[in-house]
Amino acid sequence: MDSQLFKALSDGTRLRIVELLSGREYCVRALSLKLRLSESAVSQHMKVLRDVNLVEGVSYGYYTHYRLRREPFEALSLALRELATPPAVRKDCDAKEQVGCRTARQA
Amino acid sequence: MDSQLFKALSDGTRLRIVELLSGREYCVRALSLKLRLSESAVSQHMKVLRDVNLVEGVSYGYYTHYRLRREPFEALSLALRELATPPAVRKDCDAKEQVGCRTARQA
DNA sequence: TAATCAATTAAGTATTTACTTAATTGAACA
DNA sequence: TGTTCAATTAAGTAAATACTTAATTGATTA
Repeated sequence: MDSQLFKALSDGTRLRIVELLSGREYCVRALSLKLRLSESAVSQHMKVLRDVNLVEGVSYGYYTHYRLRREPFEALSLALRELATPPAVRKDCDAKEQVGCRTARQA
Repeated sequence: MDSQLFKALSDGTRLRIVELLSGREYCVRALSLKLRLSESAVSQHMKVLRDVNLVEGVSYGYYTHYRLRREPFEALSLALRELATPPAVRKDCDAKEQVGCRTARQA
């Protein structure tokens, strides 16, 4: 799994941006007003989100409308669902190896 | 949505720990050997993961077996699935408000 | 009780991050 | 062509992060 995706979502401001974009498109200026943050700060956040392909910008004249890319969220959701699922019981599941301690109590 | 969860998963080492724990339990020492990292470093990572309730430690004597808590991963998976789903078309979805630009082109 | 062992905490450090203001880029239009 | 506007990039900074080694805690056992 890619920690870069989590890193992009690990900032409160960026997460708010993502939540806003999940509802509709926004340009940088609109986001900066909503978030009471400089356009520069928003622009830098958008770069982070763009770089990991969570959003894409569509240019109209000198505006850029940012929109959420749904696929990576879907993929991440599935990967986390996988993590949430306990593995099938394995034959090689010796407790010593499992826990790695010399005097491991059986779990 | 809570950015703290993403922050806890945003570090490559911690993500590896979580992936390991998704398969079986480990004690700190076993993880430190697997990851070729000091026990101290691992312990500090475990604290981060514990603090956001992604793992729990069970003590046996002076060992602590760490295990993944499945629920928060399931919950996060569902929240991301929600994000991945486009909102129903809204009546209040005026493009000017939508995008926030003075001369917004209709999306 | 003293020695042992896993785990945590303390202290220090190099790197990364999230912002700011100022300067730059690039398209639109009077 | 020159002005205007959105967006990005540059430069600087305070705070957070991920590690290290050393010291401490707390339970086990000789």
